[in-house]
Amino acid sequence: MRELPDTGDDGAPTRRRSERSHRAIVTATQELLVERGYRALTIEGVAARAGVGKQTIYRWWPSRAALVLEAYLAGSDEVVRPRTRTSTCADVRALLDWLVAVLTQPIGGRVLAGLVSDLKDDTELAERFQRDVVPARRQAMLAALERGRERGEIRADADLELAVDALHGAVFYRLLLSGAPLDAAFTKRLASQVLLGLSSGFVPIGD
Amino acid sequence: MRELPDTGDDGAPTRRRSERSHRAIVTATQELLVERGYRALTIEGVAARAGVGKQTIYRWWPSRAALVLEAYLAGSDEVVRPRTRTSTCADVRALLDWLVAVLTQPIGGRVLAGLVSDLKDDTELAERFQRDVVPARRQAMLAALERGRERGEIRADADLELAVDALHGAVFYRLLLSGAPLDAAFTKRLASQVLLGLSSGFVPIGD
Amino acid sequence: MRELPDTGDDGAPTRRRSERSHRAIVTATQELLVERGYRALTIEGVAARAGVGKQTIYRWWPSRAALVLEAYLAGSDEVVRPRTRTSTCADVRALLDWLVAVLTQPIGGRVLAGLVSDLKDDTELAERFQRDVVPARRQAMLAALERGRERGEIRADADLELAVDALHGAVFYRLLLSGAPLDAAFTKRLASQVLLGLSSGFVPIGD
Amino acid sequence: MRELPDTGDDGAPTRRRSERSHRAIVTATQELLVERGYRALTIEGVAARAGVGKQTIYRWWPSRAALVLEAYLAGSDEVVRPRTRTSTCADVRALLDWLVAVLTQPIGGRVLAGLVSDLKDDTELAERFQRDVVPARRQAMLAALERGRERGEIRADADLELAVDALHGAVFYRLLLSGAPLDAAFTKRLASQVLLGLSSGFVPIGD
DNA sequence: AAGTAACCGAGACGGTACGTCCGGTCTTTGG
DNA sequence: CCAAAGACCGGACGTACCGTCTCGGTTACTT
Repeated sequence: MRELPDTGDDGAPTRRRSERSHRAIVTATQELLVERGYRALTIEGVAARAGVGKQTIYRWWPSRAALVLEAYLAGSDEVVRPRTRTSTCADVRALLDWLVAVLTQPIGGRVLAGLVSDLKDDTELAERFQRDVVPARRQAMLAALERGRERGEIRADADLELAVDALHGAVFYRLLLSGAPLDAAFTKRLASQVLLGLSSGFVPIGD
Repeated sequence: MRELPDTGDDGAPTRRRSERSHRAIVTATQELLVERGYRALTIEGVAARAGVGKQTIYRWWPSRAALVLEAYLAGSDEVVRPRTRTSTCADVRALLDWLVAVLTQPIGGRVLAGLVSDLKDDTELAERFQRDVVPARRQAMLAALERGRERGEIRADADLELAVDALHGAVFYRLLLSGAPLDAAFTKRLASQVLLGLSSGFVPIGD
Repeated sequence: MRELPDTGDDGAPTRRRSERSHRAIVTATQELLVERGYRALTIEGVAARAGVGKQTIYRWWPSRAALVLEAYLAGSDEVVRPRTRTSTCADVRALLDWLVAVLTQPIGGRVLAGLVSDLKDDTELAERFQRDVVPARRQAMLAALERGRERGEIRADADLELAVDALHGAVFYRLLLSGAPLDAAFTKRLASQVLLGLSSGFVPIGD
Repeated sequence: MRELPDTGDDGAPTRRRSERSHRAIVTATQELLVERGYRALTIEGVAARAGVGKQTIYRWWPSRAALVLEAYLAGSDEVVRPRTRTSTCADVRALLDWLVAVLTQPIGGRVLAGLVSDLKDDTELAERFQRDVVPARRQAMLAALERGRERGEIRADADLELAVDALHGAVFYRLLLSGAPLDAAFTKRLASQVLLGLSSGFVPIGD
């Protein structure tokens, strides 16, 4: 989110950010997000929990949302990405299951909903989110689909980006809006039905 | 949103809710949402704009989010729903375009993002949202797909609810998360690609 | 405080005040004064306790202070005035003890302090208080002193009104300001010392 | 009223109380007391007039009454205490005139009445008032009477504290309760009549 | 006996102030 | 110069009451 001080050769003593404070702040943010949720997270609360002055937070993060984004990213890598690669459909299903797992972690959906709300009022944050976070999540899925195309399972003219929109969109839609369950049955049917629309029509894709 | 007191024979009859204040509050909320957005909306601001005491708002709405939901719904019917019914694909496209139009209204996406964030902390509101708002939006799309199935354009065993998840999900995903454009090209390709996955394989769909 | 409807000969149908409500209001006021004190007394609280609409209170009393004054007076006659008349000094002491008893009743000092505070902002109430309440309390003391003068125990040119100011003033001063105890030793010494200043110098006073 | 944080060696060194804000708050309180009186004084009003956040007031004063007490004391020293010392009676009269002058200042009686009312509901404030304010006012009078006793004008066994109760009590009684005038004639007769009760009977005290 | 007008309970209304919380900035002191 | 501590101004929170204003329902007098 923010780089450590460059001890570059420009000779200036520059800033000496306390790594201890940095870690304490991010950790406190994660804990409070889990314990109380996004809405109840306050800078004062983070500062108190981290044993840090408020100014130290304001010095390094431009907004609460930026802090939460960093804490969120730092904590979301705990669920390991699947690496199966057996069939396109199996890969897609595994990736959907992984996405669901990430989003239903304690820190997952609730925080994401809060962030989504702040993106609408914070252009800079929105840019960073759409540049760093969104593509990172899409990439693995896109790669799986491209492998499917190379194997001939997926039509050459299929719009794979659009397919990721539909796959991920359906997951987020249930998570954030409809409240419908995010279970294995859902991901299984979602994967097969969307892949049907991408299939070359000759090679069967089913599971 | 909130019913008038039941004129049942149990309670004493007393002064009723002022419809004038009710309207003024909802209107003020809509105006302030357009002018300043969800984040900057305060109960005090609404009360001042509406020329109303704060208590009058707290008396009838349990939370800011509930008020916003009512204002949102009261103002979202301005875009008229399409009634085409020429072909399944055309219908789906028209409904997607309608959804996009509704969501890109001045009051649309920004407010929705805010609401979505509050749903995570307000169970009662979430229930109402998922009972009243979500199905209302899905229904027309579902009906269009069912007509397609009756005509034989769509497989009998296709999961239509899932298809709506994918269609609407893709739209909301772009609106709230990826920031990708919501244009006519998008809705066109989305409709045809998803419908391909639902097609019976014999009757061609799409244009 | 407020007269009942005069069924005068002016022919007007006039008002028909509910005596039941009147009593309920005064009683509720007294109870709440004892339970919570002057500061915590609210019109809404009285109305709720009395099972009465707020308007019924506002219709008959111009202010909270006026209501409290009525409730105070209605409840302060429970301590019976002494009628001794043995000696001037004994009479004065008895009357001081009576005053102290009245003021240390549960409803006494705390309410008086509150009223005193409101007199400064409510001219009409102040007038009524100084016309009805104050002289009623002074009268018995003044009569006792006048009897002393007639007997020759008190100088003919002594300022008896001033003496009452000093006697009562000392009591209220301890009650409201200094917090010093209002016990029998105090009243005894106060009576004899003040009476010394009034004595004719020939006839001994005091015990 | 409130001490600055102890610069003991236990606590961390940090930002101290702003003397600028302190003064602004006290001054604003005094002005508003004069302009509108005790009843109309609100914390919000003081904060607005002083250009200060409400929290800054709540941080340093536990109640409105405590703030008023400080403002009252800070402003009551404008009338200089007399230092005559000619005769006991003249001294007493001068001190009574001084007390009357202090209490009839614009900020005087109205504020005192309000404070008196709050003392009944605020034990801590009452203690401070009775420890700091009351004795300060009594002391000069007591000293004058003691000088009189040393000179032989006042009986050795006279209760001087009680005499101050009577002298001051009469003044406050007129101010707060009876509304009778506080003029020079009053103080003159009060002084001489009370002193008569204290006199040794041999040395004349009159003026 | 019906009409009617004031009174009643209930409580919604536009407001004001409460005391608290937090945002974002500023100041102090020490490392 | 950074960091902790936390005071500062500002502003919104949700609550409590204010005094006024409808509402039917009730009651006691008039007609």
